[in-house]
Amino acid sequence: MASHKLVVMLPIQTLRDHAADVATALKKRGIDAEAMVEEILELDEKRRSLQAEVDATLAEANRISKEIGVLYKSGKGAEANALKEESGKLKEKSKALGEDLTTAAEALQQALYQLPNAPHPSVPDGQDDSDNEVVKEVGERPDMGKDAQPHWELASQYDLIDFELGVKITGAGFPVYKGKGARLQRALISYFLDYNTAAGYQEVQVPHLVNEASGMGTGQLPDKEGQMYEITADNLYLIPTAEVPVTNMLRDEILERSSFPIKYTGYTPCFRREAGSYGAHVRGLNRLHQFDKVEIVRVEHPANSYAALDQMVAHVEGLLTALGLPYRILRLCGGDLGFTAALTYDFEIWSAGQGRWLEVSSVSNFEAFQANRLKLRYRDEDNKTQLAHTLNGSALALPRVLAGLLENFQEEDGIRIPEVLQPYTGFAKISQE
RNA sequence: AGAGAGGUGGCCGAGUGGUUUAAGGCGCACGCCUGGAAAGCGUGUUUCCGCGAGAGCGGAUCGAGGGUUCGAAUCCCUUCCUCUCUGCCA
Repeated sequence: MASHKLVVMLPIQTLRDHAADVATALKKRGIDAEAMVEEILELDEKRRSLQAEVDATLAEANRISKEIGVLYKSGKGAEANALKEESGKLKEKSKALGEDLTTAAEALQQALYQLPNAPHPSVPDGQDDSDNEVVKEVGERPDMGKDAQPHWELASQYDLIDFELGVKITGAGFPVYKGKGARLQRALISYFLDYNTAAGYQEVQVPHLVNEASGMGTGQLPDKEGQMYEITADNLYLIPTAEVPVTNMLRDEILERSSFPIKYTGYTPCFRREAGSYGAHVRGLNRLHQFDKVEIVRVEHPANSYAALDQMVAHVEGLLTALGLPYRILRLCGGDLGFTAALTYDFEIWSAGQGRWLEVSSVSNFEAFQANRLKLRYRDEDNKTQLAHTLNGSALALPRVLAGLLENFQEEDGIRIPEVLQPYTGFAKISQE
């Protein structure tokens, strides 16, 4: 009752030490951060002074209790009873103070929950995705003229994916992959995992259902509850990304410095309700309720997390280059940046059949934001516990890569398979049987 | 799903109302000893919060939450989880 563990977004210590910097950084998100930060610091101050009062009261009560024990043992019952009265008063006082403390701590917690991660200095200003900064564009966009088909036409023509069948079995957004379509998808998963493990990421297979604590840990709960499928009978959630189970492997852990860097890769299906998103841009594989993804996750010493982010960006570039897909990298602007991220790079591939870019990967540094919720720490040089930094990225999300392959490599007589995939597919071309 | 057992520090494991300030062991760290090591001896070793420049002091913490009591790891209630047996099953 006397000490309140804060489950917060940004670590409170960061706010105490760098209030002005945090407020300035948060302006990029278009929120009035100065007032919020100021309110938080006031609430923090209030909580701390109440904490000190409660502690002092309890210390006195503890002292008296011990004295009573001693008095009873030496048969001085009368004196003991007198002290009991005093102790009763202290108990009342500490109870009242404790309630105030709980109120103050909860108010602080609520305020902290509203506060998103502070954007990295390199995050550009901006309102929405139209303000994202194009960092680079690589590869030639194939010019196919009017003959270019969107992937859903190709998928139907070559009998690779059956969207209607998925509707029958489950509903919209749950496609059935068939024949070479299924094989191509499996080939991509295997290729991605091999590529990732070759770069030192340890392959893991994790549960596809997670409990509430895990959802809280990586930040999907409580804010984005409506985006996850929930198994109410067992109070579990279907994962929206492997990030949740993989990062939560290290929840409540205190790492030794020698354990860095920690690098995991895992393939999982991902389930997203995508409530409220319908329209032309969700056609075919563009947006699904269930899709496959291979994820990379890193846990780093804070001093190394941005170097790690750069490595992850280069890693994903390597995958797209090997596949021969034209891509571009975006640095997300303040308005488009996710709640938990400090810096995010999105990867988009060119979709020749639709004439637009499709996001296939998102690589982020969350700094200490997730670690703070996860209680994921390490011991520093002075043996003190510090929050680690967490990062993750898609390497890669399957459906849009599949769409890109079909659309960009469509030819007169079929669809050409990139060389790196051929050992996995067992065929070099998808053509009319 | 039914029946039973159990959740204690980094790990193992004592502990059914007051020197438990959580015994003891293992591990780890440092020191003594040694030519060096092992053994031995000594000291330290949960985490979180508050105060403090620091040493340190105080509070909380025995799965979680409530209750009884001057005082709870220990008693009561609720809840979560794990294990064993039975049942079911890839």
